[in-house]
Amino acid sequence: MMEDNYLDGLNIVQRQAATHTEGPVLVVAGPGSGKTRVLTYRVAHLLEKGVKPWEILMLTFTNKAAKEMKERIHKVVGPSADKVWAGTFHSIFSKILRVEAEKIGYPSNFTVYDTEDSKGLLGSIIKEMNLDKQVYSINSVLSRISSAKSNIIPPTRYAENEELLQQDKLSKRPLLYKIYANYVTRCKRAGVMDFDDLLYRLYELWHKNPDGVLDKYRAKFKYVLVDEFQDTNFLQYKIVQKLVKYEGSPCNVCVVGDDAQSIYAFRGANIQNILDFEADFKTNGIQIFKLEQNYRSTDHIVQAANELITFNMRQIPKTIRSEKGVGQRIRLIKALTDTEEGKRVADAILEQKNRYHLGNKDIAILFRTNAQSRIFEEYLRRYNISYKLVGGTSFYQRKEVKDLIAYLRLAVNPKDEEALRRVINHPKRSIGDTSVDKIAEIAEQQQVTLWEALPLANLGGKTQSSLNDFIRLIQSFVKKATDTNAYEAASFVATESKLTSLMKLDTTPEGVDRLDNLNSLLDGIKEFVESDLEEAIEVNDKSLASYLQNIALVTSLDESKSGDDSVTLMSVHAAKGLEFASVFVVGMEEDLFPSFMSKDNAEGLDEERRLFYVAITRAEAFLTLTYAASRYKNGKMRYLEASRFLEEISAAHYDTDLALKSKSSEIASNFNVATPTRASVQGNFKKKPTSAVPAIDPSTFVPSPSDQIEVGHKVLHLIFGEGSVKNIDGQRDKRVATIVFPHLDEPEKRIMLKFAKLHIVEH
DNA sequence: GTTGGTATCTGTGGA
DNA sequence: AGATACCAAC
Repeated sequence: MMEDNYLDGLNIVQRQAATHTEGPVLVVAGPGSGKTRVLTYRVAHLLEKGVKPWEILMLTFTNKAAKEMKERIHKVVGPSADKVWAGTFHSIFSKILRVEAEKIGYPSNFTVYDTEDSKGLLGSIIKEMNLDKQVYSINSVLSRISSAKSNIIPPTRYAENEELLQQDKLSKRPLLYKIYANYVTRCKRAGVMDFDDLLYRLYELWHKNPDGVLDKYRAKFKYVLVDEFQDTNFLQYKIVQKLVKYEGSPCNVCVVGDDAQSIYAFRGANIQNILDFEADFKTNGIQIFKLEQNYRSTDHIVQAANELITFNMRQIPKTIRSEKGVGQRIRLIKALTDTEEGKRVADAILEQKNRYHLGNKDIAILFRTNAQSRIFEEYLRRYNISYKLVGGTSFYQRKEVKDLIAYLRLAVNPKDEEALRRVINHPKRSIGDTSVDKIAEIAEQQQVTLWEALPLANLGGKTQSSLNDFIRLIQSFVKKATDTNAYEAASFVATESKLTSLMKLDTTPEGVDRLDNLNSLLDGIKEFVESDLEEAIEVNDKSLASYLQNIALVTSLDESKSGDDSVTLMSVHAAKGLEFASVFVVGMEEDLFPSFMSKDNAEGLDEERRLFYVAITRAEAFLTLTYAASRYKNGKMRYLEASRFLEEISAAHYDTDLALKSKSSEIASNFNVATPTRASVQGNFKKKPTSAVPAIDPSTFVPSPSDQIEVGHKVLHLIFGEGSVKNIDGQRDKRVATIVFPHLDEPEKRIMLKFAKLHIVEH
């Protein structure tokens, strides 16, 4: 065997986690602890043991992660790696549903709605129900529906659930349950699944188990692995459970996650899953492995992250240790404006490149919101530093691309209402809103789709003949899509829809760009048709339907090409799982990071803190945090305070020049400044900010030695004010105190005594 | 129905 | 700042 060979690179715990293949396994893996290695070698080990690749199911959160994992397994075991079922929850389930959809009343060529489509449909429904769109805002309705699906509550049960109905009444949206029911009916009638449906309908399929379909998949997937388990929602967890937990099951399921890196609660992810997993599989002999050794970052970074996360309430206790020595301290840059922030970051990048011989690809700029990228792009361009922007608007989300795709979607499934609405009057053919409204009304009366209502419409005159032309046009597309391959069909659609000729009329630079994009889309389809790279788990189907399925779940993250030497610009969310020698986390300001949206509740704030934790733990050697005192927002200059998170890392980890001399007073004073603007803008529904505690003058504050602090002491904290020590756990310099600050919204804080600045008021 | 103008509002993350 | 909403004139 070559086992010793490929397992050599693992430490003891990693090796145990990788080779303990039978029965349920939970791997709690801190940042940089070799989680991906463990998963890779675990799969390699299974294959070495003779498990067939198609018996292994590995679920990840991004296509990128899945692809990377496959490539790494390939390196160890060769081409059999390609036949492992590895992909995102959404893409794997979508593949299964293509095969099984008819068992639950969907066509096998169902359309996938993206968020924009879902919002469009909800907009129509709200309008048709004559509801106030201010009150029934699409975003809140959609998130409500999404969360119902993620918690496996179908419309019928929603309508009977007193608690949910009460919540909707309180938020002045008592009819939400009806919108939900309508939305689900309309999706199903149109042969459409939204992102949540890809999970929900698979659950439904397995739950109803027609023709023993569940047993088929239980028998097929003998080993199940889930990456980033902390980001799964209830529904995803239940699906995994359906697959592996049943009478007589070997429960060969391995989940890997880090509660401290859970950053998708906004999408319904539930950290509780990771805690429940342990309880749920206790009787099946669950094994838990904790990877606490950090191989990525130097000690100041690791310790700063450790300190930061103790400010959160719930967590699995673990101590991450660095392997790489003390390293550099964190550098803090305060700029006066957002523009200056951009310049100083570009300056610092130049300096680091010269001083430490870093390549562009070793450097990343991470921000909380994608909108922040522009200034950095400008300065990097000006300094001639090559960069790549990851995320943002995907190619497939550009207007002109979506337009053609809408026609293609119609060609495959003319019942697709959102696609129909998008193109029925584009290019202009005099079928305007009033006509569409009339057709929609007929559709509603007859309980049919828009497409089926088209021939029933009686619009008269020019509009009617133009409508008839449109119907014939789409029918010809449908025929083409069934008769020919994706490329032939798409070329036909592009010309016959007149989209190309319309675009050729626009000779502005932007117009030329748009035409280019359209042609790249067609090139992409051609490539799809001509590619022989038959992926193991895919049928070699070159139809338009197959192409659309392929691109439905492609995100902007998947499009960035690697290999070139560029500075990476991306959101913190997008950076999860990645690492860079030097990381700049920019925009460290209150209301930006933490985001103002998340500040009114403790969970939201904790999630932002975990997000910041993810951000700083991306750095291997150099970490720079920047903030600006003012920046433009909605066309207006706004003044900002430094982020509270900066204070939650002790001064010991900041660069001495900047930190010890000026930092503590500078940041602390930023904290306690009154902010009348924020209070008055948001005062009507936000609680008072937690930072509104009695101000303490940092220059006269004298911390007591940490080893003198004991349970029962009354202490003074620079930021939190007065509190009493409730409990202390850990030994010596790892002691963590639970301190109650009664005047705070979240009175209980866990503070690492080694770094805390606490003054004993009373023994 | 279309076009082109002005007023108004919005305010994260991403499969 | 940028998108969307709304309105008046063709």
